[in-house]
Amino acid sequence: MPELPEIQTIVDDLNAAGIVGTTITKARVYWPPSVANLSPGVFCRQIVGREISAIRRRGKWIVFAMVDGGCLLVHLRMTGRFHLTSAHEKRVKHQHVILHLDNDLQLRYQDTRKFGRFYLLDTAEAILGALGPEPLEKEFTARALGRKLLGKNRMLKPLLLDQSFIAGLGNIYVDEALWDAGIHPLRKSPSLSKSEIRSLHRAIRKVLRRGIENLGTTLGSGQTNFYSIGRRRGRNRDRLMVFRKTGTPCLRCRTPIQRIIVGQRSTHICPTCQPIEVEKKPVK
DNA sequence: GTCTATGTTTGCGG
DNA sequence: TCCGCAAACATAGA
Repeated sequence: MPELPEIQTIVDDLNAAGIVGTTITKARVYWPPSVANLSPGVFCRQIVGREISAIRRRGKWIVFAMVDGGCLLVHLRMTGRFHLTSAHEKRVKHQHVILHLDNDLQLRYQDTRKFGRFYLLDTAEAILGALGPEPLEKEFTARALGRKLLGKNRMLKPLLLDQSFIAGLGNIYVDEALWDAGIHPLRKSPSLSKSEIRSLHRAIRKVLRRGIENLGTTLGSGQTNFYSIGRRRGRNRDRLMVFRKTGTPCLRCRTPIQRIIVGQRSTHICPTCQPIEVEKKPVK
């Protein structure tokens, strides 16, 4: 569910909520597997008394940096969410971790499908160091992307979903970026021309920036949809061009959008704008 | 009620 | 190295 723009929205909202500078006074874990690297008891004992110094994003990870140098890493996977509540609100369904803060608020982790994970660590390096580049940073140039594409021989879609290749893209924004660039998801990574690489680079940054501007993509209205802090919905669904738009006319050429399966993932394309075969020049 | 699909990631086997 | 498959789990929609 949440990809780079959704995680960025949550991090921005957490920062705006003023929880940086607060200290954790108590912690409770109601679904032990939510904490991946420690038992609930050890996790609670180790996190109590620690002050949050910063909240940031790396790929799809939320990083709570602590004043003492350690950090709490959280990955929301499919359906993880954070809420800030007052101290006495009743715990609702699927709230698996509650952190009590010294400003009388509680940071509550809710996760319907229970795939999300917390890691309380001395250093984030082991996890964050395995991630590929941040697509919105200035070091991520078209040239750098091109070099990486040449170093692999893989289908584009699964490669762009690979967090060690590039960090933060998921199913929605990969489909959107490939449509924007006019490139078929089954194309092999080293087959792209210079201009296709430039288009893809531009498209990735464009769809991610637009997602952030619109506060993320909320597709439907159920338990399993993206909401930021305070149950706020993102409005980027209105800006999607292909994702879950099967059968609707392509906004560029009116060809109906198709849904195919690529690397076991549902994938949405315009078969006209994203040809699988590069047009052969007639030999004269 | 039953069946299928699902936005993420990991690990296994070919 | 790369790919397909299964699993973690609950819900939505047909």
